[in-house]
Amino acid sequence: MSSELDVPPASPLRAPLLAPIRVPTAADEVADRLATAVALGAFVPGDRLPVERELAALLGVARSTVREALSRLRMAGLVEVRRGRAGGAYVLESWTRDSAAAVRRALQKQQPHLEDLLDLRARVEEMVARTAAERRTPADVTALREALAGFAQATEPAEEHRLDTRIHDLILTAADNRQIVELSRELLARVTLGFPIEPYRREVFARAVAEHSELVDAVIAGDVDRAGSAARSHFGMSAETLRATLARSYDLRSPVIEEEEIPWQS
Amino acid sequence: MSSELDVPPASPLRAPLLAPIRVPTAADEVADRLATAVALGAFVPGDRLPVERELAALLGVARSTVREALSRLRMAGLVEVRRGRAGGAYVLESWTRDSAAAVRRALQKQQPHLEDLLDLRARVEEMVARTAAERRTPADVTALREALAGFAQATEPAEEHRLDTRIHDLILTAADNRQIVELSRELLARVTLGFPIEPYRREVFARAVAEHSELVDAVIAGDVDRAGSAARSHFGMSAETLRATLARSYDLRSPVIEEEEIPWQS
DNA sequence: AGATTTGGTCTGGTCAAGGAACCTTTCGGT
DNA sequence: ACCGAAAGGTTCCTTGACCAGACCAAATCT
Repeated sequence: MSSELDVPPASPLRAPLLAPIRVPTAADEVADRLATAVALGAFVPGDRLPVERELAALLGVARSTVREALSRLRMAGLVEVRRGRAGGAYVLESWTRDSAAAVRRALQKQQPHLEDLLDLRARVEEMVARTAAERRTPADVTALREALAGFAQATEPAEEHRLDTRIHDLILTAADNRQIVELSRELLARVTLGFPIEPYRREVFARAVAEHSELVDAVIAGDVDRAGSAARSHFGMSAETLRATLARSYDLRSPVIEEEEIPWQS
Repeated sequence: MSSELDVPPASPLRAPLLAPIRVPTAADEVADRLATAVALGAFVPGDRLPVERELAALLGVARSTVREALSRLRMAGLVEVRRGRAGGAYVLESWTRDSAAAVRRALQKQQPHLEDLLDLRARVEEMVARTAAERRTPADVTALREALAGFAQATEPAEEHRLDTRIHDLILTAADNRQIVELSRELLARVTLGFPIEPYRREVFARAVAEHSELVDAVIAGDVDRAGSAARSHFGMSAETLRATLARSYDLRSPVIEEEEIPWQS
């Protein structure tokens, strides 16, 4: 017999490190990248992704792999694939709304970690703001002032969103650390993918302007603490919006369907 | 319509998302996990890793894959593999010193990102400390007091290291967020893997005790700002040690050998 | 109408990984 | 001193993902 126990009390430090390994396939990675690109707004609704052959070349994989990934995005309701000369994968105008089912499925997986994830993101944003306030250069200051002025005067929702993104990008840039940029991007993508982007609503906009202004001012002034708390309260707003989306999606919840997996994530 | 230009000037947001994909193999992942486990101190020099068949079962991979990974660890000088009844992969007593060559090779890859990585880690540690100060429970406080008392009285280097790790774990626990725990662990591993753990040196110990004390006190007191700055300055010490190791390894640097890869990574 | 672009399909080849059986070495106990 | 158990070492076969390329079919632009 195999004696009694080999790794009996499953050391708390070792256990998580010896957990089963999941090996992502190339198709997983591609689907993830593309979904992330859409979530981050690199491709907005109506945009066409690069054609399959080009994606394959850019990503360094075979076309069959790209096709596999695109097929998942299609099934997840993120893109629509058209054939023929002007064909390709087009980001759906309505992916923020039509993918409710996908959202619910994603939620059932992510939900236990969701609050932790939102909390982490809030704290990372705080950290980013503090760092930016510490390091901003005159060039950063100039760019931030410009972007903020533009944001306050924006009229189109698309323009608002673009400048919102721009402001956050500038603050990230001011933090002057590639690793921080990557971390922030990844968290944004993870949060956004769980919850399709909520379009700006009117009542939210005024508050967004005020909060952006406070945040940018603090960063410009180099006031670390103020920048940090501004970032946290600003992100609090986003988190609230997401929680509201979550609550709404629960109302629609059908008897928990145990489907295999989220379509575009292995 | 999409009109004239599609993706001509390589949009700054899109470009990084469409960069070539690297698909890690299962053996990569296993080697990484095991190296991480050693780096984090889950297995200290002299320990034996679980036997191959058990590792395969725990990690959910084939034994051949485990063997491939172990072979890389062996070549990297991290473990020694013994055969026969009491055989297995034993963590080398001297992996912190003997793997100088591996270190140098690792450095040549990581160096451009190194400063950013150290900076990020310092800031994440600050964030963790602030969060812990905000959320610590009475149970956390009790455990921290105990661990700190033990640390101050430690005599064996191994004991010091164990309690050091324990204090950091307790602070992480107090932050009460799994996502934060994962982030912190990953950063610790990434930093540590590039630079084998530097054994405590005498002159450093007194300072470590003082700094730990300050950090723990601040967390217990719930003083967010003080906890944050204590964490930052404490990590500054570790960072300095690492930089010193780095500088020393540069002295030994031979004419840059363009070897394929780090043995235990890809 | 015809050429071109672009998705859709099929085929064959490669390689990592899984899975299982079997050999060899070493240690511990009777 | 032996024998058996517990390890690592080796081999062989199968499977599935991926790559590479050729070719088909549809849509659109000129």
